[in-house]
Amino acid sequence: MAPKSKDASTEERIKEAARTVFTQKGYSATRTRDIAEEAGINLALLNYYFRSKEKLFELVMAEKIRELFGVITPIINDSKTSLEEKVALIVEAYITMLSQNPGLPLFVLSEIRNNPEHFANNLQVGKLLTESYFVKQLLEKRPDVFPLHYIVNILSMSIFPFIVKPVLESTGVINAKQLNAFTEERKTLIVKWFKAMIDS
Amino acid sequence: MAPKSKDASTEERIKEAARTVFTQKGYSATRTRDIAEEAGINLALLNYYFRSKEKLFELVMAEKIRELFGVITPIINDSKTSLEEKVALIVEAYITMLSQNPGLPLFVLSEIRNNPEHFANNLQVGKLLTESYFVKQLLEKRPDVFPLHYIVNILSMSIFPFIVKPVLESTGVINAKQLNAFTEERKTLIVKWFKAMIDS
DNA sequence: GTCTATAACCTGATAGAC
DNA sequence: GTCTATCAGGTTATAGAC
Repeated sequence: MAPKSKDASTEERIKEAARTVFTQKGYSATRTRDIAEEAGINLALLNYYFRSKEKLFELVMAEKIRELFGVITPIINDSKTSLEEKVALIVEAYITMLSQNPGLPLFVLSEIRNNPEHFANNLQVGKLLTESYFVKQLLEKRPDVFPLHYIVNILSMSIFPFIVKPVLESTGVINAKQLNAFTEERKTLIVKWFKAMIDS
Repeated sequence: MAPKSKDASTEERIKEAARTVFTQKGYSATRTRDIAEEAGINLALLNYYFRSKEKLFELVMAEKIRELFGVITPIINDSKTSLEEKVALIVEAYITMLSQNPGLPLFVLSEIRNNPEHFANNLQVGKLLTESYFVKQLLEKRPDVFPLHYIVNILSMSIFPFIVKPVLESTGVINAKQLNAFTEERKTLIVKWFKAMIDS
């Protein structure tokens, strides 16, 4: 990702720290001093490299949006895979990715809520949800059901456990390790459930 | 809710404004000036009635947590309703309530993420997810599946559309009115899907 | 109870030495 | 490139007049 020298350059250290802190606390609750401390550098260096808190945030945010929505993009418009194959691929991709980055959905969704207009340019995501090959296949199978229902179901069943992770953990229902096993198990279950759903 | 005089007292006006602004922007992004303006009162009155921003927030937050989790409490431990009846009641209750308060889940979940330890006392919620009558019924029907899977499915399919509402709207996939019809339609669909799931 | 004015503090950003 | 010191602006909270 960094075509720089050998190890983590100062610039990359700051960016990485920003990823961590922003994702954990959100834009407003994050102080530039938090990022500087996390990166182990001086506060002034943040502005030297990135000009402002907002500029650094936008960099991280754009990256996180690509991470979150980029997962389905290549899968959903593939004309060579079947409906069920797509579902299996989407579920596998999301759960694997979110296991490494559990805070991602809550972060992105919160920030979009706080600043919807700033995100409005990304209407390419909308097209995927209304005009993709996946939608066409859903309609062929079930012309009587609005396809967004199934898309929401697949995404919700895959992503929701990570969104409520803080609740599950702080209430002692499940710990981080158990949650990992739990979501791993869901990879096959959701595909099975989807089949049952779409045939019902 | 307010056993006060006739109309909205100043105290209640401030609390109501706090509900609105905190829910919309979260704790950190909210300035006490925003609340004062929304309430149409002077900034100093906020501190006169509630001492501090944090104190006011805790009041609102406790209320919102009760709103969000209180929905299932009476349903989930009722020994007189069947499994499927419970599912129908949960879905109905959540979708109806969230249609009136769409920002609630994202708000509560974000704030819990930002401050998990502060929320740790609410482990009563955990008991509902692991020891309720509902869990017992799920286990009777499907002893081979970890019951939390089904609970997550029902909650996710009901709540997730409201969590991604800002995305659906800002990408032009669906507008507020359409989302309402969409979630309304899901009330019966989710129950149907649940039956298919648990029998598969 | 409600307001104005201001204190006390915090945060983002920069100047300037090294 | 990196640091220390500090400024400028904004935010919470309070003092004190009415």
